[in-house]
Amino acid sequence: MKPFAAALLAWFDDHGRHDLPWQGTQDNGRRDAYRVWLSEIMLQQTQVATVVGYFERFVAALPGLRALAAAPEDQVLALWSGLGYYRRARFLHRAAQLCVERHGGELPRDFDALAALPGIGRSTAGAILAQAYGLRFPILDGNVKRVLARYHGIHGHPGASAVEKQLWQHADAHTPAARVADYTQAIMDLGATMCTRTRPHCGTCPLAEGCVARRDGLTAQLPSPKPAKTTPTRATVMLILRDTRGRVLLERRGPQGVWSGLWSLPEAADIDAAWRHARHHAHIDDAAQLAPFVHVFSHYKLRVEPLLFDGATAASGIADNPGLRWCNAAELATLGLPSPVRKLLEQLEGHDT
DNA sequence: AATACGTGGGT
DNA sequence: TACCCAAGTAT
Repeated sequence: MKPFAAALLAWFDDHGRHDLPWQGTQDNGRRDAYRVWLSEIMLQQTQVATVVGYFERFVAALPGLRALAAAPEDQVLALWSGLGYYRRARFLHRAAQLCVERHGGELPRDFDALAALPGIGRSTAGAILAQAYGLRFPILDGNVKRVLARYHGIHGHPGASAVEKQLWQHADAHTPAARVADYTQAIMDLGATMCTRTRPHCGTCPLAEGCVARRDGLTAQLPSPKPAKTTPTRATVMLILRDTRGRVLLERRGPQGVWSGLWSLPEAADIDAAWRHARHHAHIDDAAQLAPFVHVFSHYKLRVEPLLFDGATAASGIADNPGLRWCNAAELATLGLPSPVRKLLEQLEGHDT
């Protein structure tokens, strides 16, 4: 075996992570493809510590691919609620249904068929094939990019296509045919626990000997940072329409844009529009302005002004509109809600009534 | 190629 | 505080 992989695997045996909830093996010694797949999707742009709890709840509720395929979308989004990048959940759900239709209810073992499923790109397809089926495919996630950019002394931000192309070539060259599942986990573990973004542990790194960044004192400069961009701020008014039984009116968001498919509060462009909306739909004319807050997305900030309308009576049109529903506290748990909306409603629940 | 897409934690 | 960015993919 090539020295890079051999050193990494030797390190992994003693110092890698072997107890992650998606690492359990089946009777045949392989990792369950459904669990590997689910974990890989949840872990996209998301750290292990955040994912573990979501993963446990998800597999407890939907233990296999067919159960996922048959589940209502609201349940899938409820299980994803708070994890972010909700398109992942919708793609996951649709991919499960496609597997039932096209692949006998299993994930395909073929790279092209796998990568053709929604939400599965080159790296995720490689990770699934390597970890679940032991096939030799490289991965290139954020950890591997950091390790390889440092090891080979590659400048330029790893998202740039020319840089990424180089990194893929190195990733492929290092990937061994034997123990590819362990190797895949090993290089991610190294990136996550040793070759960390700040203050890497070069003194005990198994790859330190051949590492260009270590040799040249460039570990703080590599990988090159992404060019910074200023994010715009938008503003919205969120209407909390609450009826006499304490239920809150929720509105299902459309298929496009942020929080797509989630249940959220009705919104208005400004306070005046919010008033018109409340009077028309809920027959109320008394409101309380709650504390405004700013929610930060990856690409913009959203200033939210919550407006609480109490004592609403459901007006005609709301009851038979499938995109609107009155929810009590228990029902909120069964739906996917944006994180700040869930927090807002929980605060409300805790402070009065 | 550049942008949309969440959220929480680290510094 | 404000910024960076973490097991990326789709368009």
